Amino acid sequence: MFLPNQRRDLPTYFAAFSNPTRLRMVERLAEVREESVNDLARHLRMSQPRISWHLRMLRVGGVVRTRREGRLVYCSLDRESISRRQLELGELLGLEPAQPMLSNEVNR
Amino acid sequence: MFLPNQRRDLPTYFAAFSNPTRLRMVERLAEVREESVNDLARHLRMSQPRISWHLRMLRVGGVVRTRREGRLVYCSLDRESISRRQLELGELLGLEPAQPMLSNEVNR
DNA sequence: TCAACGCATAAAGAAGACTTTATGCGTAGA
DNA sequence: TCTACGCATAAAGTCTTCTTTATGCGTTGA
Repeated sequence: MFLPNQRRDLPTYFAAFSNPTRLRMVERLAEVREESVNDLARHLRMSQPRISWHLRMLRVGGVVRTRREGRLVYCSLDRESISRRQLELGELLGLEPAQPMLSNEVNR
Repeated sequence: MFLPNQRRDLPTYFAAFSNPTRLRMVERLAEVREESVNDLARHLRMSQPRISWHLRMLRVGGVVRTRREGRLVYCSLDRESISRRQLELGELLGLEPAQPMLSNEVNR
C-alpha cells in the first residue's frame, strides 16, 4: 500500500516536467525562488489562464506549491517533494539509494 | 549552445516516464536488465505494436536503448543517459551538483 | 459596499498522445 | 530461395492535453 502509491504518483510528477512551457516556469521559479502568478505570466509573456492551467499540473505533480497572501498567489518549487519523487524513481530503477538530491537545500 | 540543448531534450526525457505503461516497461527492465521486445510484450500482456510504440518514446527520451541480435531486439535501461538527464534537471533547478545518481552502477 | 484587481475555472476548439488492426521489411532456418 | 518469425511502421480512430476567450469568486482599497 506504499509502492503502488508510487506508481500512481510518478506519472503526474514526470508529466509536470514533460512540457516546455512548464519547464520554463520551473526554470524561472528556480531563479527567483518565489513569484506571483501574474508576474510569472508577465515574465514568460503568456496569458494568465495559461499559466494557471500549467500551474495546476505542476501542483498536482508535486513540483510547485503555492501560498496565498492577500489577493496574490505566490509560487515556488516544492524542493522537498521533488527530492522525494527523485528517490522513488531511483527505487523503481533499482538504483543505489543515491543521494537525496537537494537534501542540502532548505525549502524556501 | 549547450543549455538550450538541455531544454530541448528534457521534455522528451520526462515524457518517457510520464505514462503508466512505459513506467511498467521501465520497471520490468530494471528487474531483468535486458529483454526482447516480444518477451516484454508477453510479460506485460500487451500487443507487440503497442510495446514497439512505447519503446520508441523510451528510446527517444534516452531512457532505454536497444541492440539487435539476429532477429531479436533486446531492450535495456540506458542508465548512463538517465544519469545525465538527472543532472541536467539538477542544473535547471539550480541544485547542488548532487550525486550523479547511478554513477556507481555500470551500464549492463 | 462598490469597483478593481488577482486568480481560478469553464467551454469550445485545436493539437497531440495513444491503441488497434493491417502490412512491410529483415533475418533465420528449412 | 521460401517460409516463418520478430519487429517496426502506417492508417484510422479515440482519448487526452493544451490554448484561447469568457466568466466567476474572493480580496483589497476607495
